[in-house]
Amino acid sequence: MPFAEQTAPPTRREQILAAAAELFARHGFHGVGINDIGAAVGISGPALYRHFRSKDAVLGEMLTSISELLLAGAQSRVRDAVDPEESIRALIGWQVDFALANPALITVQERDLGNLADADRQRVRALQRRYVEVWVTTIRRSRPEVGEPAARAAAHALFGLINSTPHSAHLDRGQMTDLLAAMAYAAVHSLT
Amino acid sequence: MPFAEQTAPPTRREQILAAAAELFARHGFHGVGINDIGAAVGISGPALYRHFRSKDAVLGEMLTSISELLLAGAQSRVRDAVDPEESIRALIGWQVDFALANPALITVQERDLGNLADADRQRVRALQRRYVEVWVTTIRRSRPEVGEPAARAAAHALFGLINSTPHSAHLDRGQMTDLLAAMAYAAVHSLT
DNA sequence: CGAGGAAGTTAACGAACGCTAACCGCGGTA
DNA sequence: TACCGCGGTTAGCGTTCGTTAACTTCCTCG
Repeated sequence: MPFAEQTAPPTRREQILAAAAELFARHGFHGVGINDIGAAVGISGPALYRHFRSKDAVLGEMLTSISELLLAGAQSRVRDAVDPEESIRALIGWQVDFALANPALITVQERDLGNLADADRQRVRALQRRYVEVWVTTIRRSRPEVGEPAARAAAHALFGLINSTPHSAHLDRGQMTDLLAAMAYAAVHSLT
Repeated sequence: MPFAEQTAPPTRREQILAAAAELFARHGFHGVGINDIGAAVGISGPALYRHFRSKDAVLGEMLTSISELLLAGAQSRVRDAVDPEESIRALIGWQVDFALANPALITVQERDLGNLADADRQRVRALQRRYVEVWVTTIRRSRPEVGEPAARAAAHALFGLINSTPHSAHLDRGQMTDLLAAMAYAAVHSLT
């Protein structure tokens, strides 16, 4: 098949990041050793330092890249929407898809943000602030009577709702997508 | 004043549990040392072992007691409700009040469950299962057309929504209570 | 008044962990 | 062919951490 898109095999860095995400999600950053991460990708211990400057750097790259990805996705979806209502639906859909596709990353992001090195934490916090801002302005565009603090609190509540994914795998993915999106959409429309 | 209800001063154990909850919430179980906990209550280091068998025991008692408290509160509120609809409102109110009153405990429970000693983890898991079950049966009583797996997923989503509290302190408590309850209630009613 | 236990202290041990050092095999290129 | 850098290994270092030991202080009760 001449034109088959052959997806490039994952580089070692990517393998390590994926394995570390899974481990961090299960045991927490401080609960996982460098040896555990190495073992999870078939190398052992300090070989990790051929690919990352430190253990903190693994977490740093993990969280910055997902924050950037989330923000970029949100911005592009809002840009493509034709009215505020569709923007909200698009944002919800984006967050739901992302959370269902990357439960480990979602878990780590909200659990181990405090374990980032200072510089990384500032970067991630800034990206997250901008992500929240996209939601807040979108919500307020569609419901101008909602105050900004309320919109911000509502956005966080929606993240909590949608990111609850890792704690429940009882439905298949399609049904879960529909259920979370419907609940989130209804919750937004409850705002006064 | 003869009949003044003098609230008993907190015992050392309680002080330690409260301080540890705050620290665990901020830095994670493994990110907090025995010395940090001691310092937070004005004693230093190993004095902790006069009150707890181990550091794990601190987390264990913390999470079992809140799980029991949550379950008992939910059961009593459902018992006092006259119809399924009111039961749901009561459960939502209970969880919202609890989350707003104990943000640190909420954070620790969903973050450090995996760091419990095996026996404690089993106990806490069992209590949490029963708590979820109260929600699931209540939801299904009020909306019989919702399947059990969907109800379970919805319950987890509602917990995520309501427990988002620690991540946003932008509203005063009364407004936050109303906002979360309204969003949760609307989300439940979106279930098919 | 004297004994004893509850609650605290500091010192020290042993294990685990992050990281570095020193060394090795191998594939590609001058 | 000789070389060199990339990615891996094991050994070991320094630190931190949970826990125990040994000792002190003080309040209470017989």
